[in-house]
Amino acid sequence: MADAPNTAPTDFIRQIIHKHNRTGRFKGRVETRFPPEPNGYLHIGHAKAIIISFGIAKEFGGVTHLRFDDTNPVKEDVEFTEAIKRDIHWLGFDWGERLHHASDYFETLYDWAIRLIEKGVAFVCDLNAEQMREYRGTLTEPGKNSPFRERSIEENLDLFKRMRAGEFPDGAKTLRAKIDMSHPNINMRDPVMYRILHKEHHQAGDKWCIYPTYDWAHGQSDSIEGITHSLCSLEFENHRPLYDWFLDQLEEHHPQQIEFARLNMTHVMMSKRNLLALVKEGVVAGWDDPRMPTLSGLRRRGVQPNQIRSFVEKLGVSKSNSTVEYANFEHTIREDFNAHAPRVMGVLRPLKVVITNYPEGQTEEFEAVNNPENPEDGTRMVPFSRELYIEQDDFQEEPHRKFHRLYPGNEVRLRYAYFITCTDVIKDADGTITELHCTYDPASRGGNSPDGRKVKGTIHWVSAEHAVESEVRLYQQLFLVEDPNEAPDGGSWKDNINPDSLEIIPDAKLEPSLADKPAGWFCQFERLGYFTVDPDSKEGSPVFNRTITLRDTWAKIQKKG
RNA sequence: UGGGGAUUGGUGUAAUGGCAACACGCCUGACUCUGGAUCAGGUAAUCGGGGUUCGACUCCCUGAUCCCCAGCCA
Repeated sequence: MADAPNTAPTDFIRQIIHKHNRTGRFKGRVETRFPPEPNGYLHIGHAKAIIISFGIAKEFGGVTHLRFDDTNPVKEDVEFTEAIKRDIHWLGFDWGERLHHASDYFETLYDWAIRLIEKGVAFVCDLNAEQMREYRGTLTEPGKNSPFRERSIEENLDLFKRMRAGEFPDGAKTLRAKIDMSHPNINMRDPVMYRILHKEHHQAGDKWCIYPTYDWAHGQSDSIEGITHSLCSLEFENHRPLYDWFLDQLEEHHPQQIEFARLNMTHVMMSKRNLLALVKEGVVAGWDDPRMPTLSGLRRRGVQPNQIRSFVEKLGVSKSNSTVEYANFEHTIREDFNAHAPRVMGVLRPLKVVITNYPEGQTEEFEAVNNPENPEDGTRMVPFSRELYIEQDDFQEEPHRKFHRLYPGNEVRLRYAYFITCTDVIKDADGTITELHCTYDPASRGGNSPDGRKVKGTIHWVSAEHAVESEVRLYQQLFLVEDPNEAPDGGSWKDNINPDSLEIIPDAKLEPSLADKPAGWFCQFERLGYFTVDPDSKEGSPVFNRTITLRDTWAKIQKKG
C-alpha cells in the first residue's frame, strides 16, 4: 500500500516546509489543522483539504488538529459535528486529543481584543452595516475613516465591555481593527473583529452576545494551538496580510498560512449551499444519498476511503484553479476494486434459460475463482441447474455484427459451467421474449471443451432455483453536464439535474453466497461492475448499490455502429 | 479601471538555466473462461511578443486571458 519511495511529492507546500525546516523557523515542528465550519457535511472537496493537511503533517512527523470553526451561531449546528468527525475518521485520519472549537478560545480572543484596544489599534464603531459599506470605498477608490475611529482608549474599553455585557442590540456596534481605510486590499480597511449577535451558541451556550469574525478568530486560534502551517484554499490569499497583521500586533506565535487550489471535478456539485438545497428539496434522499459527493454519500455508494486518498494524492497540489475530469476519479476506484473486490455472479435484468437436454431435477456445483487478480482469495462453489437466468443484454435475436454472446444457433460459455447453444426463442403474445431454450455440451463441463473448440463469448448466469432475490440500485451522475453550476439560458443550476440518476431494479437474481453479506461489503458482479451492500438490506434479501460499472468496451463498439 | 493569485497535451500534475516527464482520457493491436484485467504501441503541451544566455517552461521586459476580494459569512 505504500507509495513508491522515490515518488515522494515535492509540491510547493512541501517545499516551503522543507525550507522552514532548513532555516529553523518552527524548529522543525510541523503542525497543521483542519478547520471545518459545522454547517454542512464534508464532501470530496473537503477530502482534498483533509488529506493534504493530515497527510503532510504526518509525513513530516507532525500532528493535525481538528478545529470546528464555530464563530457564527446563526449558521451552525451541532448536528453536523458528529458527521464531520465520523467522516474524517472514515477517511483514515485521527486528531487524537487535538479536538478543538474556535469557541473554546472566545475568552482569550476577548482578552487579546482588549490588548489591541489598549494598544490603540482597535476601536468600537457605531456605523451600521450599510454605512460601513459606504465608508469602505470600492475596489478602485479608497475608503473613509469612520467618525468613531478616534475614540479614546478608555471609551473603547468601556464600550467594548458593555458590548459584551449585552447593553446593545444586534448590529448596533462592532469592534474594528484600526489599520488603513485607503489600503488597496479591502480586507485591511479597518476590518470588523466582533459583531453583536444575541444568539445562543451551540457550544458556548448563552455566555456570549458578541462573536468574533473569521479573520479575528482564525489566525488567533491557529496561534493558540501552536499550529505551524495553516493550509487553506486560494480565496484566503487576500486575507493573509490581515492574518499576519493581527499576529504581528499581538506578538504571539505566528503560523504560516499557505493557500492552495481547492478540488473541482466535472459533473460534481461542490457548493455546500446547493448540496443543502438538494437535500432539503428532496432531490436526493439525504446527505448520504449515494449520488451525493459527500463523504457519507460516497461511503454508502461503496467508494472506499483508500480510493479517495490515492485519488487526491495522485492529483497533486498547486495554486492554479483547475477541474479534474470525473473519469480520473473513476479510474482510481476501479484500479483499487480490481485488485481487491471478490468476484460474484448476479443477473440484473433476468432472462430465463432452460437447458433442454439437462436432466430435470439435477443440480451440480462449479468451482468459481473469487479473484483472478489475487489467487489467494480462493474459490467458492456455485450451484447450477436446468433453469437459469442470464442477462437480457447477453442475448440478441438478430445480433449486431460484432456481438459474440448468445443468439440463435450460437454457442457461448456459461462462466465456469458449460458451453450452451441457443436453439429456441420463446415469446409471449406481444412478441416479447420470455424464455430461451438451449442445449448444453456435457463434455464442456467446467467451461472447456475437450475437443479444443473455442467460443467467443462467456456470459454470467445464476441458477433459478438457487437465486437470491435482491434490490439493486443503479446510479448515474446527478449532473450530466460538465459544469453543474453553469445554468442554461434563463434557467438555474437545478435544470442540470439528471432525472434518471437513480434506477431501482427490484428483482435482480444473485448467486446464493450473497444472501447475508453485511452492509458495506463490496464485490464485483462479473462483467457488470462493483457493488456494495446497502444498510437498507434485510436478512436474506440484500440491497446492493452499484458503486461503478466496469469499463465497457462493448458500449463503445455499439456506439460506433 | 485598485489589490492579490494563476497560465505546460483534451484533463490533472512534473521538470526550479541543460533530452518537456508521469497519470487519466482517446486511438491501434495482442491476449483473455469477465467485451474486465493485463501487455505493446500511438495521439497530444510550455498563453503571445521581445530580450538575456552556448542553452529558457524556468531569468528580465511587455502584453493577453482566467480566478479571488467591496458580509457585522467562512
